[in-house]
Formats: sequence, C-alpha cells, structure tokens
Amino acid sequence: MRNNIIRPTEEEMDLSGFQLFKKLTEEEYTRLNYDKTCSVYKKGTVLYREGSRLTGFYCITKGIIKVYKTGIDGKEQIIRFAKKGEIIAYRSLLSQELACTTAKVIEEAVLCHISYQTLLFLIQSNWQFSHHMLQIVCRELREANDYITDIAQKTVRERLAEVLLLLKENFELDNQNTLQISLTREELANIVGTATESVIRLLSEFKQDNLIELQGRKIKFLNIPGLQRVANL
Amino acid sequence: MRNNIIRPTEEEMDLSGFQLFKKLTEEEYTRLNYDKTCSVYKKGTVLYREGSRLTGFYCITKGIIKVYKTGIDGKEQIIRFAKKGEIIAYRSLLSQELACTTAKVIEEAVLCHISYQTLLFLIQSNWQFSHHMLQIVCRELREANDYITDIAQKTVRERLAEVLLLLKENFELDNQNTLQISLTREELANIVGTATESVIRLLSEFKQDNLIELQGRKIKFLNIPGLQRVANL
DNA sequence: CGAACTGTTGAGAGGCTTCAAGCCTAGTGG
DNA sequence: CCACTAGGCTTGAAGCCTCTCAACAGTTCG
Repeated sequence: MRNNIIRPTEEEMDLSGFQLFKKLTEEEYTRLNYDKTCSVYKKGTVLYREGSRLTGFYCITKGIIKVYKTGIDGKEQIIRFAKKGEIIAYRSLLSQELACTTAKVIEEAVLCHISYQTLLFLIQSNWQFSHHMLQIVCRELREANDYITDIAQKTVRERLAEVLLLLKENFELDNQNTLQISLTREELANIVGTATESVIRLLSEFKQDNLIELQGRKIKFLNIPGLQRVANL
Repeated sequence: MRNNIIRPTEEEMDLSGFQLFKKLTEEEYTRLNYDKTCSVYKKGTVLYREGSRLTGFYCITKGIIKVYKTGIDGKEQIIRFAKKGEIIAYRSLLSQELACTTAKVIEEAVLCHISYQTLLFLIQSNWQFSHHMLQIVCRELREANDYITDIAQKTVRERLAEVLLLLKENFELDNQNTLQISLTREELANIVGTATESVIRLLSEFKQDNLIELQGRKIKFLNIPGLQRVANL
C-alpha cells in the first residue's frame, strides 16, 4: 500500500562522506547513525518554514535545497543553495531561535535528520566536532558579509554576473560548460535582489555580448573572464 | 618617558562580565586572565586590517569599534559596531582565514587580546564555551541574513529608518531620547549602503516629518512608531 | 588661522522598477 | 495522444528613485 513512498538507498543514507563527522569516535558515529532518519523528498517539498520550531538539522546526501527568507510583500530572498555534503537548519537550532528561513527542495533530494539531542550530545562529547561546526558557521558568516557588501555597492548587472560565477563554483559545469542547476528567472532575481524583468534583460545582454548562451533554463558559459570583468571582481 | 601610554584600570581589564566566560572553571578562567593583554586604544586606531593574519581575538570592555569591509573604489561597507561585552575578530580566527574586515576604534576603547592558542585551549577544554561561541556566531549569521534581505528589497529610505532603529537598540538613548553613538553622515551611508548625500536628504526629510531632531551628529528620536512605519517593519 | 574634513543643496542623468500585454512551455486531464 | 491551462518568459514604455557631480558653507583641529 505504501510502496509509493520511496526509501533512500544505503548509499544515500551514508554520512561517512561528511567532513563534519570525520573526527567522531566509533561510538559517537554509531549513535549518530542510530538517531538519523533519512527520507527522499520530491521537488517542491517544504522542509521547514520561517517561524517554525526545529527539532533537528538535516544532512543532504542528494539533491539541492533552496534556503530563503520572505521579505516585503512576500518576495523571497534566497540566502543559499545547499547540496550534497552540506547541512541545513543548524543555525536556528544552535542559537535556539525559531527558523528564520524556509527550506524547499528544488531538485529531488535525500536528507538525514539529526535530532537536537544528538547534536548537543556531539557538542558535549567531542570538541573537534564543535570546532568543525564553528568553522562551518564562520565560513557562512563570511560569505554573508561579503554578499552584504556586494549587494550594497554593486549594480544589478555586476551582481548578476557575480551570482552566475558563484553558481558555477558551487554547482560546476558539465563538459559543455553548462551550469548544473536549473533556476527560474524569478529565482535568479531573488538571489540577486532585483526584478525578474531585469534579470531577463541582463541575461539577454550577456548573451548578445557572447558571455553566455541560453537554452530555456540552461545557462552555458562562453567567456568566464569576460563575466568576471562584468562582475567587477 | 612612557607615561603617555595609558594603562587600563583593573575594572577595564575585568572579563567577568562576559557571558561567554561564565561557564569556565576556575583553572580555565585563571589561564584566560594570565594570557590576556589589555590596552587602551584611541579613536581612529586600526586594530587589524582586511587581509591580515590574526593572532587572537579581542574582548571589548569599553568603547565602540567599527567593523567594515572595503568594497568597490575603496568605499567602506560597515558590517557591525561592537561595544562593551562583545568580541571581535573571532570569525576569521575560527575559520582560519585572513581577516575579511577592518576594525577601527570610533570611541576610545579598552580591549583585551586573547591568543588563538588560548581560544583553542578553551574550545578543547570546555564544551560549554564552544557551545556559547556557536550561539554567538549563529546569532550574528542570522543578523547578516536579515540584513541581506533588507538591503536587497527595501528602499534607501526604509533602510535608513531601520538602521536608526537598530542603532537605538544597540546603543540605547539618553534621558532625552538622544542616540548614544556619534556617526558621520558618511558612516551612516556606509551602513545603509547608499551615498552620503542621500542620507543627508533623507535625514532632513525625517526631521521635517518630526520623526527625529538633528544637532550636528546627535540624533534625537521624536516618533519611534513613525520611524517603524517608515522602515516598513 | 588656515587646511582638511564634514555637511548641505541643486541639477541632471540614468539605472531599475513597475505595469501591461502577449508569447511560450510544461504539465494535466480527458 | 492532444488540447488546455497555468505559470514562466519576454518585450516595451513610462517614470521614479538614487547616484553623481559640483559648488559652497560649516566645523574641527593642529
């Protein structure tokens, strides 16, 4: 009856690839695996909403998650995209605040839920885990600070070019230089912090300048140094 | 000969007020005090610069520090103001990156320097310290994410009103409702992410609308709910 | 008392947003 | 399998918000 609920494969439930857990003792790792709950989530699924109380954090072993805040008039501001090997929801959990973002699946994903209790256990039990966690948050904070500076000082054109390059860094390209993440124009606008129409116009301009090639949502990079120049890097 | 170098008072060297150190054992606290180096810094002093390698973090026991990034054409983007009871420089230290911000004294300050070695010792020795540190970074990350959303979606007018209110929260008012931090118009512009002239024009408008009163750099709040409405909160 | 910095005001230009209308595509149900 | 519908995409026009440039007043500090 319930065989439409797909279970993740063993491989998709494996957390050994996560740097964060590398320094755990066998005992700690066993407890982690005992506690985790892994599921497959379809595109469009909301994992948690802004303002909700979280019970744990998620390790992503497959797929892409969009993390965003809802601003003025419900317009979303995308904070980050999280992919395989990354964790989400840990920020609100650690600071014991309500979630300040919403997380939505944009590419079929497998996530392992780790309870707050286990998170606290690991922090108490293993200083190297805490240290690693601190490094993760600190890096994310730097990225946020960098982005504040960009968004405050750069033009929309520069920001769009930069966002394309950032996406390239995070999601890489296939052998034809095509970006391996599929975003709507509106989503691009919600990263850059601009109107959808502006993104459309600027993308056309980038295309005319032979910086990129467009095919629906597929974006192919033709001239990366040129984009870097536009981005003012 | 060197009596122009002012030494901090005992009170100014006391770290017992810091929440962060509340859970230390007597031994750990002793080591912390043994390691710390406290000094008085005059207004205008640069504590560290973007790109430099840090040797420790600072606890502020007095004064105000401006933390900013240098963006396009050397235009500064203010990331935060840190005051008594707060710590700075810990982010780059923990993630073991070069400093991504510059820190400058804008109100005569006393800071205690704690070495990286001691920071690591505390992380290894006391999980509650790590946990507290994690909470501090996570809160700062939330604030950064909030600010990204604001700066990306709000008008300059809304942002300026919001920044005034944020400053009010962080630095409070005297008994005449006057903000207890003195900033140049340019600095205000560098928080909001706009041009100095825009700040000047908008402040005049706020004044005309009887939201605030201006006397040089002193800003007196006349109508806080009104400002909140302008800020679109 | 002058130099350097800060603050103020005006004018003009232009980047972006908004609104509106139409096209296209992707997914759905018959 | 195909028509249909909703949402995504595109383009144009109008206008405003904000920036830049420029000139000058005011302030602070050596």
